[in-house]
Amino acid sequence: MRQTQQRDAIRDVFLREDRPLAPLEILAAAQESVPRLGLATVYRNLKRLLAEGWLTEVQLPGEPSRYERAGKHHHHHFQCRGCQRVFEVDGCPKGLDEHAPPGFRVERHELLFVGLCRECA
Amino acid sequence: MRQTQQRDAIRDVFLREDRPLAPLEILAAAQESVPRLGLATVYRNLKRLLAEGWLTEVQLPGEPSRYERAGKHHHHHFQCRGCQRVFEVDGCPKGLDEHAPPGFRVERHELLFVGLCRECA
DNA sequence: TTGGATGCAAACGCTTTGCATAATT
DNA sequence: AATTATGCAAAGCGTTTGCATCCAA
Repeated sequence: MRQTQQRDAIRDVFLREDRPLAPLEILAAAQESVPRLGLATVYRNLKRLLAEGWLTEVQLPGEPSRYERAGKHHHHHFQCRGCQRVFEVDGCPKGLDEHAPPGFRVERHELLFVGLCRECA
Repeated sequence: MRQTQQRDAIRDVFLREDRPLAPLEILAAAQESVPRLGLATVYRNLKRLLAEGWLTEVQLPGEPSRYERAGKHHHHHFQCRGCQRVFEVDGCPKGLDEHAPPGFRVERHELLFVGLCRECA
């Protein structure tokens, strides 16, 4: 059993599921190929994959952080209050940043929709 | 010592400071008038003031919840990465909710600007 | 053999809860 | 007297860390 198996298993989870994932989701999915995988290892590898720029942290208000593959174009998120899943929302309204008060420098913005996804609606 | 003193002290903190406050900030400020105040009491009263509609929860990504007085208009927030303060941003771009995927029902949205405020810029 | 990665358990920060006591009605 | 609120401590939850062990070069 190679030691890199854990990291590969964790990366594979993201290659299979293309949505922001919570640590416990990642643990459960990766344990299907590496049963003895521990939660601490998940966190340590998440941290490393973040530092490498392979992952992006998705921080939703009032929820533990989720993680998704980096390198996508600018997008936002939709959180379903039925199934708790988080979906990507492509695109972004134009002129959003101009709503900030004058004199304030907007470096980035985050937009979150909350409601019911297609299946839960 | 009346038992309502704690709740009054907590409410007074919000009447004095007009910005989203974190539980520990509230505890520290309220302890100036009620030194024996406990953190659990702060949380219990926050919960009750929320249920009464007197407070609103402000959930910023990656941070513990803050609380502010309710009854304001729909607004969003600007978080300064310099001074860490959070500001209110009035108004809201039109047609925002139409960016959600078809079939998804948007119930609410949250918009957060991150950058530098006028003083820090 | 040396350094890095892992699993487990303990520690941590924030929030909630159990419980005996005290304030309110 | 009955109900509700309080303080304290303990428990929960998500995350991090200490440490002995295991893998890789």
